[in-house]
Amino acid sequence: MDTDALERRMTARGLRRTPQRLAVWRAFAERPGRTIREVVAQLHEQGIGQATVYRAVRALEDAGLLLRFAAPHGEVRFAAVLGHAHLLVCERCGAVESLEECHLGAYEAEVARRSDYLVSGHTLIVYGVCPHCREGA
Amino acid sequence: MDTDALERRMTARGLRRTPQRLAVWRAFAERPGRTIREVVAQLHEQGIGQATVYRAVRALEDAGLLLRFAAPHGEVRFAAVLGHAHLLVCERCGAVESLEECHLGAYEAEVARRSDYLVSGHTLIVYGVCPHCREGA
DNA sequence: TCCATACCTGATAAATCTTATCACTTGTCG
DNA sequence: CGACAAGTGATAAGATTTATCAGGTATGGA
Repeated sequence: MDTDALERRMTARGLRRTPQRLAVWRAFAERPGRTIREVVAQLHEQGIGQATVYRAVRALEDAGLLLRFAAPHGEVRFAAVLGHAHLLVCERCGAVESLEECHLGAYEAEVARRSDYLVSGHTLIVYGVCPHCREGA
Repeated sequence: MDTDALERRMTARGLRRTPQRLAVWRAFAERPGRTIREVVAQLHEQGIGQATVYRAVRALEDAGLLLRFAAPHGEVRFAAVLGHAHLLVCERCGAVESLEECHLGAYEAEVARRSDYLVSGHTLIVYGVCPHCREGA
């Protein structure tokens, strides 16, 4: 993923570009759909404290660089994003892919009109079974 | 909300219709977007133990009767649903409304074709600021 | 480049949230 | 109406998340 865009976004939000934060973001970018705990365990071996991971996740999430979502079975997972994103999640193995197209502009406008909300965005997660898990079944 | 449909779904899934579970579901139906802790506190006054609330939430979620989602600021919240549902969430006050229309059938089919996933469903959450909070600002 | 400063980090403790255990109760089905 | 598996409440145990604080470091300006 594009680390330049990431760093630009971070400075734009007044966040320092520390190696710890970049490592956290990269951990979720390399393998989307991991839990915080998994990343805490991985980065702890690299000398990054757990509190730092939790703080980084919060900061990156607030900046719109991480997307938090509730996977099947209730686990909270994250995916690295650069702004808007749709996700495709495998219910079996937890694999996460990014969907680029978004046809919801008109729908958002309709929702805004009918609800009188000031709509700011949306999160769309599509669930299914990935090709690999389909074979295995 | 329709308690009949709820009970039919519960028995269809092999879940017993206990008063505790109905109370949990109703708590999230009356005011969508609450956290588990909030409901634990409310129902504890009615003599329902916290472990029961956690167990009920898991059972109802597995049965597709509760939707778990990550609200802004990372809090995990729930809404009572009867199958498919889209949510409209206020970023300020946390109010949650249900959106009935769904125009994503064609999109799902397209995603399935392109990704080779067996698509089973989706979750859509629209964020914004509700009319009440807009006035207050 | 170097400094000053506000922001960030790591370690630990504390607080919070979630699950396990167990004796007892209650829906469900024949 | 029973029998029995499933569910419940209280408590303890376990897991996750946040607070604290002393020290480190990225950043912007001289």
